Amino acid sequence: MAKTIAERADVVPLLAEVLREYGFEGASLAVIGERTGLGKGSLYHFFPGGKEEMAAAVLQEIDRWFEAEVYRPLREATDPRAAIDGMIGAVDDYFRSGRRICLVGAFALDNVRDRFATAVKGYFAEWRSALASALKRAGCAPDQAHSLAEETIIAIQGALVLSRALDDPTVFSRALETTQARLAKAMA
Amino acid sequence: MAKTIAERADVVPLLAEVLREYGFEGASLAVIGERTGLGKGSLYHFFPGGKEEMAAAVLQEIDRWFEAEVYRPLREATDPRAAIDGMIGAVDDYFRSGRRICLVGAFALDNVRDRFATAVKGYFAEWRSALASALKRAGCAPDQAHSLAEETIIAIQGALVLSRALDDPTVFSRALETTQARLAKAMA
DNA sequence: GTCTATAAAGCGATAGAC
DNA sequence: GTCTATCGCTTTATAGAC
Repeated sequence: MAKTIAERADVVPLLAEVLREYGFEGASLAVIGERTGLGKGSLYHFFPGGKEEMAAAVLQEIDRWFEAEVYRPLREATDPRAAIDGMIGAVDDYFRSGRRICLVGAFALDNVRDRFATAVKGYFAEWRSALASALKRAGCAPDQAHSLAEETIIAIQGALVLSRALDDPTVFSRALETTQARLAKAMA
Repeated sequence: MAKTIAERADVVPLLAEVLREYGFEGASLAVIGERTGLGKGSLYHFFPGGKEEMAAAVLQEIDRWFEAEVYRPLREATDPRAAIDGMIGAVDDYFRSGRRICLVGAFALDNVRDRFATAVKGYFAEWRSALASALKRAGCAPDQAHSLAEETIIAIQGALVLSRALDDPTVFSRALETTQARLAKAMA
């Protein structure tokens, strides 16, 4: 039903991109209006809580996407090795091979972390737990699975930081390859 | 000569802490004045360029510290293995075992990255290069030294992100141990 | 549902007294 | 060198016309 030009769900991905580029404080309503093509009136109609609600909606959408595309496959796939390979591919696509930052990671280092602490914590905790689950089913010892899952997420986040700091996406690609090799070796 | 209460050099560490806690945009002059105990007049006397100059001074001080305590020892130490162990200890102290974030890494993910691109890039490029130099002198093949240095910095930065996201400093401590073990193994 | 106009507060930065 | 007062601008958020 296209009774209106824009729907809230259409706006959220645009908001996500603006937040990634400008950060929470840098993304002013002026910039948001420009990039979404919506006036302040429309924005507050969709998000009565203002910027805070916009960011919360973005975090929820990110969580929904990772749950469907990454966490659930890791937890439930009959072939955990394939699920882990799938995760690497999904991560490579999602972060545009290092050209796109992780909004949740950026929030974690920002002073807005406290405001979105639950969402930030949940994102990483679920990821680590789902990856550890897949590793265990692939034959890893529980201890090793947990520490390897943690190490993997650390490598991805660190690679996003360093890629962007050096303005060199090959850093991310290399890190993802190294990580994949380490996971494969642990499942051998 | 204590002819004045405050000197510019005394203010910079306070500024660094405020920037780490609030981020560049979040650290308003009101907050900075509160935390340094200086009025706007004094701040602009020391830093005529305003917030931008304050942040630049902080980045320069960080670079100076890492150059003296981390990069130079890595490059010049007669015992590269000891220098690498020293780096791990210095990093653990500097980042307060995961309770303190890396301002340069936070800047890299922030939209202020472009404004301080040279300093941000230099910080990580020098670190990687110095660590690779030490690894080579410790017996690593040049290729392996470079990729291992990169991997190490990625692990440190990623661990800072994840530690803060999960509000769990033990993540950082574990990552530092894992990294140290990997470095030791490569030099064996 | 979308817009413009506007309010109220906070921002970085400056001026000038001391 | 440090302060207070203030400027001019931008911010988030609201109100109300359409």
